[in-house]
Amino acid sequence: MTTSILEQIDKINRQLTVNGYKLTPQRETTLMVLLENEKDHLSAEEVFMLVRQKYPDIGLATVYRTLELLAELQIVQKMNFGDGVARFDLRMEGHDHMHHHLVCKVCGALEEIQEDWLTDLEQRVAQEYGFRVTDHRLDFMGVYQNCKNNNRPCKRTSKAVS
Amino acid sequence: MTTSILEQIDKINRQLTVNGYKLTPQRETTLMVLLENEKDHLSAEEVFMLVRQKYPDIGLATVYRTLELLAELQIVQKMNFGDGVARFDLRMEGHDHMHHHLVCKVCGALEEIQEDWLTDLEQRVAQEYGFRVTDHRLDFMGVYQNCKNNNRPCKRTSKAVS
DNA sequence: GTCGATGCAAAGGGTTTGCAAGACG
DNA sequence: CGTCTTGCAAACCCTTTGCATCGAC
Repeated sequence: MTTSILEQIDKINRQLTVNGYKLTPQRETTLMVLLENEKDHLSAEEVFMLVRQKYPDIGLATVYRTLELLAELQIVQKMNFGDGVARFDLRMEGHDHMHHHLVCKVCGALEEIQEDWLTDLEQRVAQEYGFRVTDHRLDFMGVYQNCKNNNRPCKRTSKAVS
Repeated sequence: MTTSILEQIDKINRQLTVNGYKLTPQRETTLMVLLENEKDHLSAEEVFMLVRQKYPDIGLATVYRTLELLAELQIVQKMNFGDGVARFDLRMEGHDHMHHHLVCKVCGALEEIQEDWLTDLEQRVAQEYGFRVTDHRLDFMGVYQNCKNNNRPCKRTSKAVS
């Protein structure tokens, strides 16, 4: 938010260059889509369809390869909500390690909690289990109390389990 | 622990009957395998191979259908650690809602934490987000401090991401 | 030119489904 | 018989890969 999309693309461009990769038009367009849909947990196919609106000749494989590359460089995070497709999120501005999810079992809405509630537990894991945490995942499944009223966004109906 | 395998199968049998399903030999054998490998997070293929040792004529599709049925009845929990396969856990004796995971990125070991650390956070979710939690998922990714010494079990090497 | 990146189509791997046959009341 | 269940094979879906081509230094 404090940095513009162009600045962010520029920063990622440097990350790519440092690692010996190029920012091709296809990759740039993919990044634009990811930046414009931050926190939307797009699937590869969804990213593909959005990218194709801006760059019609792109191939699905390129999108997959780009997303895999960005995940390797920790620029995007690959996630799995159990609905059979991988989903991808930008990890800009350091809020990589600190968001959790609420998944409504009735309407399928998926909300993000933009806080890190787990620092205490991670210390506990380190002490009690000798395990140094580098990342975590916390999802709550349940129902919005006012879900039937539909005054919460319903992005998709997933068959997600766990 | 306090109940024998046969008692548990009997209990599940009743759950099946109530819902109009039968406990066929194939289903019973699948349940035996799941009970004998509780907390092992078996994949469908792994369950299949273990069941076939006891019941060689079973088909893979039957195992898939059985696991899906058991998941529907909340007898097993379907999980996904991002390695491309669904994994299944018995949910007996009420410890369904209270286990978390440690996933070692080096050796791939997967350990369970048999406590529920999230009751406080679930209250917070209810109050701050109007969201009634029915289930949750908490995984920590990281490294065992003594992992290189291999004195922790290493069940599998997964390409799990998040 | 060289080497990485791309598009296409084919292959891959896990899971689901259609269908005829079987089990059992 | 009727209904649920099974095994097999084919279909399905998402994802990856092989390969010839393209593009930028």
